[in-house]
Amino acid sequence: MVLKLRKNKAEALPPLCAVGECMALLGGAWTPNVVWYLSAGARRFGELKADMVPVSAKVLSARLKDLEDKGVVTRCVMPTSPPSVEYALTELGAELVPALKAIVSVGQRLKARRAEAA
Amino acid sequence: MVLKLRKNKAEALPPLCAVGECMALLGGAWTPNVVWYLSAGARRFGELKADMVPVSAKVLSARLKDLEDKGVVTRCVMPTSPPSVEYALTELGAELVPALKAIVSVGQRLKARRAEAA
DNA sequence: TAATTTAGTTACTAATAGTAACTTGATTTA
DNA sequence: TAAATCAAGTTACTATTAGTAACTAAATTA
Repeated sequence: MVLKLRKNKAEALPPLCAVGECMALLGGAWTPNVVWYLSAGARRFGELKADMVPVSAKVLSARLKDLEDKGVVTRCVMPTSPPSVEYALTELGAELVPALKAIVSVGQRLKARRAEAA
Repeated sequence: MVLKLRKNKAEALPPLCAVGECMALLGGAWTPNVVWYLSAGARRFGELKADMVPVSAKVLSARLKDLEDKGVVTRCVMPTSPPSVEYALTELGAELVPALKAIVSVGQRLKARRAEAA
């Protein structure tokens, strides 16, 4: 491909409301789950994948890469064998936790309600 | 189209963690924004669209339809001329508001930080 | 030597979102 | 009386994102 005339990217930034500001970090499939599970401490790729059945390796690795790029998580290759990779929240990531707690708390209420209805 | 043999829909429900339970209602582009703006009171289609620049009419109407189906918002055609349509949160919708407040509060901190960095 | 484990990637399809123009039935304006 | 405007969408088309399933690579254990 020959350079490619920039097209519809970042030409006009949308106005930043507070919802959007936070959802820019928390948006995308499985993102809230990743942050939530990491809020309990560092976790390896395979552990996260198991936590989040039925996420696929593809989406999980894409999400972790996005979050790393945005400064929400760190990625650390551990000198084990076979080598394993640990992900953890950064300080920025930790700031998202209160939002996650609120989401989980609402989720628990909904879930309880659904259980009692059944 | 001739009936269409059901394909990859609801064959195996994913395990319901609390994050997923809440995000099932709050997921999808612009959904948190809709709930947030409606948390301040009923609002017409055009008002919401203006609140949420640069959402498109297509996505906004899809989102409102989804939310209505899920029991999060009500849709009420008003006898004005031209007829207008008012959307409002249901009780279920109102239960999502604490999560939105937490999201907005985190968003405001991020926004403030970004402002001071500039 | 073969199977297992960890952490992914790849190719392909399906679903979701974005863009821009169009619709319908009034009503206000020229 | 005709033209422009407004509300609330819809439509056709493209682009981006997510899901599925199979595959890779290096090291280790059986």
